[in-house]
Amino acid sequence: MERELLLLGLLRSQDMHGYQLHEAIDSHLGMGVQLTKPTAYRLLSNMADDGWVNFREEQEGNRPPRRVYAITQQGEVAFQRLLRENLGNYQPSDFTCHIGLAFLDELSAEEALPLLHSRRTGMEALLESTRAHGEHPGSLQLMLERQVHLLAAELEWLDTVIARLRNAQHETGVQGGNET
Amino acid sequence: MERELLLLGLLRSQDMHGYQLHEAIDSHLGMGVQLTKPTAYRLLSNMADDGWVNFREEQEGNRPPRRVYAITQQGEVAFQRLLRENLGNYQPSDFTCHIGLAFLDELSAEEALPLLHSRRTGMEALLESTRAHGEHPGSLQLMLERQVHLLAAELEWLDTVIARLRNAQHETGVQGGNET
DNA sequence: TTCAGACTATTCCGAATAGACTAATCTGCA
DNA sequence: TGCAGATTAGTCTATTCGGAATAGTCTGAA
Repeated sequence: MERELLLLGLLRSQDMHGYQLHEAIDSHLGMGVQLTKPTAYRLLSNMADDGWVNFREEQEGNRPPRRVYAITQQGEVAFQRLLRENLGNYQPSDFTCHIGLAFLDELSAEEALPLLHSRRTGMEALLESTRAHGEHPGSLQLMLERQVHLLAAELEWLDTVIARLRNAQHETGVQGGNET
Repeated sequence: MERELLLLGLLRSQDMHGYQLHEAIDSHLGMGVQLTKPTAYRLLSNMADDGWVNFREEQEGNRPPRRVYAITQQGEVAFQRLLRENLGNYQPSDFTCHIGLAFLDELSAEEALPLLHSRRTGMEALLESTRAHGEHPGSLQLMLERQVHLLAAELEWLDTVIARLRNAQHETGVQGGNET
């Protein structure tokens, strides 16, 4: 329901067609929110079936007519409900994509360290690009702030892991290769 | 490919059948890793097609025969590759499920604060249960540690948001109801 | 002894998904 | 002015996903 909440929230500020909605999400929220075009269109069509939004066909020049969606009173009610639901309970985030960390001890420190450094570089790049994203209207700013805070925390944690690995490597004595 | 990495990683330590694998993931990693039973079975069957695992039919008592999977040499190669790939590049986490925060300013402080407190309670509960999860073999411990670190950071951030809202509420003067 | 409810183990099938595609218009530059 | 490449707008379809169903076994309590 989060994706519906997002679409409704955007439609509250302005009537929009599917492409426009997808663009708005893709450019402002980037890779942080997964909502592909076909999915956006399907959700809009579903919400129209549910009476949460309606649409008018609009034509500009010779271009094919497009469906401009607007939120309905029912949609507004749904938005208010979904917003309260979403804010009120915390969903733990999925860490499937970080599962490699669970097998870190399968690698020697010599192999693990460069990989973790590469990982660190990617995190820093993302942190910078999020910071550089600049001003955003209203609470979108809040989301970016949160992202920056979390990335900084994870970076900090990763540094402790790297430090520990370095120490372990040092204690054992630096052996040129990996012990087979 | 993360789910394949996880299954291969578990099979490296011990031959297992699908149900057992699903159980191991569900109980140890809880809600942090999404891998439903049908998906686990399908991934195993796909990996068998790819030659990453093989299986033997095993029967216990009158129970229907079950497929006990084992990792192959090819699977081990795949595991090593996937592990390095996964550790080396950082995937930004999806924050779709926190999108409500982007519309926080649509609510009055009077309405927002109790919701954020409820959210906070959920986060603290998760933090405690993660901390209480106790000792885990090898680097699984590392994953839990990471989870704790990130939850603590997000809790900290949420507290600043709550504090700001309280201040704003104070500045404006506490009006009993919501201005319509 | 039987029957309800829980557990083991897997599969089916409809729903959701997103990469690739279509098709039209605009843009700029040679 | 012509046309290559980018942009706008939306859809098709093959794949992926997971809730629910299936089918059998165990446990314990009445």
